Amino acid sequence: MRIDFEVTNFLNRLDSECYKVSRRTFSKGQTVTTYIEKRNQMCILLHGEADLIRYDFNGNKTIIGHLTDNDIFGEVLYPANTNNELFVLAQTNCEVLFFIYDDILTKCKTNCSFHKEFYQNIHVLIMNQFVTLNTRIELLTKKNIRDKLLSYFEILSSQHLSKTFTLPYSLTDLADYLSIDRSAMMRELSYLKDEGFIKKVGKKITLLYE
Amino acid sequence: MRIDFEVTNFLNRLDSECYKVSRRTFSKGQTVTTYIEKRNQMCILLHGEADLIRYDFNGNKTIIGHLTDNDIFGEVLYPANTNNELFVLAQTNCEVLFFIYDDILTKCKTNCSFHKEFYQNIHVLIMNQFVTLNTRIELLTKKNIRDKLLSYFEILSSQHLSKTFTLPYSLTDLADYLSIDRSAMMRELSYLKDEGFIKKVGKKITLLYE
DNA sequence: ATTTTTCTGTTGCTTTTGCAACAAAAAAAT
DNA sequence: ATTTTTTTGTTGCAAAAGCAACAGAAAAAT
Repeated sequence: MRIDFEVTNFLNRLDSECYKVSRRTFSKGQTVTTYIEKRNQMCILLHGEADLIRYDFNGNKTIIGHLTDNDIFGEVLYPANTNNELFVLAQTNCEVLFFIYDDILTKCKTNCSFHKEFYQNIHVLIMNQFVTLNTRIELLTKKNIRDKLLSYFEILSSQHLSKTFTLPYSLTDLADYLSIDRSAMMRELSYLKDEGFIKKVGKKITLLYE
Repeated sequence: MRIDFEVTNFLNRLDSECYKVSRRTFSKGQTVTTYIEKRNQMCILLHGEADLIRYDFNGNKTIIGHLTDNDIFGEVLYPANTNNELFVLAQTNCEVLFFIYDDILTKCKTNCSFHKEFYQNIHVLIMNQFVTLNTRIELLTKKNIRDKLLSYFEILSSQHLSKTFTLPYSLTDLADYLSIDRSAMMRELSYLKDEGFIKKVGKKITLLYE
């Protein structure tokens, strides 16, 4: 279960003298790259939306992921090939926190209060990110579209403690998230409606079984 | 890129008085469950193989993952539904390290040298686990079997710095890892051979393009 | 050394999925 | 308020993938 945590709760304490953790804003369309050393660099997307893009050496572009609030990213967290490079492109205005994971245990020059609190809380975000990734893997490994949808609906239903819930993003994005063709997904949704498994009004879904 | 790290290098320093980190062995067929509190508990499979199994409330069993050396697991890292439970079942003899992530920053009673060294090194494992998960996601999101295979081969080729490499596990397991039907995968492998993209002798693959 | 089990490789058939294309609805931008 | 863009919903068709079943090879167990 995802634990709620707002890193922004204590972000105001981030001391400008703290050289271990830095915070930057990006506007829509900008590339979120790092001006500091990339060794073990981790980034947290505090808020906003960004796409993770892979360019291979032929210039082919692939969107390999979509990042939203509290997602953790950084080059060291992804498989690196010799012949391609990762980019993170802001889709909306974004605020990003950069830090070197190795450094969070060491005190910053000024021993600022933010820094201390930050590394005492960072593992909540890390564990949430594991949940996020493991959840997606579990859904992606389902053999067919129906199972992907129903498994995903189960998770949402569990989270909302209700058989009725609203999809957190557009159907187009849902198809991307589950890595299926949108029209095939729409077709499967109608089948699920027709066969009485679900009720669907726009993005509001109700599970009708059990 | 995955950073090599052997947690076992300093495991011999694990003090039996250290109550923050514990280490247990399991024999084939045993259930790796935790006798200690599950709050934020993380586990590292030091060596061995284990399956991650989900039982829903009807008793249906699904293998949702396979764990190998240095994999990090634990209930809090997976999506929890109200009506199912996770099990980790040892497939071979296993050695597992248990700890509470929140606790690794606090000193253990005896201030043992292992404990100190452990939390200074744990983030290497954590980052490797992110690479592992993100790699799998990137492969699973490919739209067809051919792309899954070729992308996976690219990664192996990059890791080995060679167009020729040996698959690290059986073809049956590879199909599971990529979440595709084994026979469909075998068929696609023959197509790739016939069309001159790869050379394949048993588990030894050579990429023939570029 | 022999038996048993697991893994590999292959194929025919069926089902599922992706692709392309389009219209209507909704949302966003001007 | 009107235009433009994005999203939703649907369908026919073709391609891809899953399923089932089997035989031989290889590995593991006895």
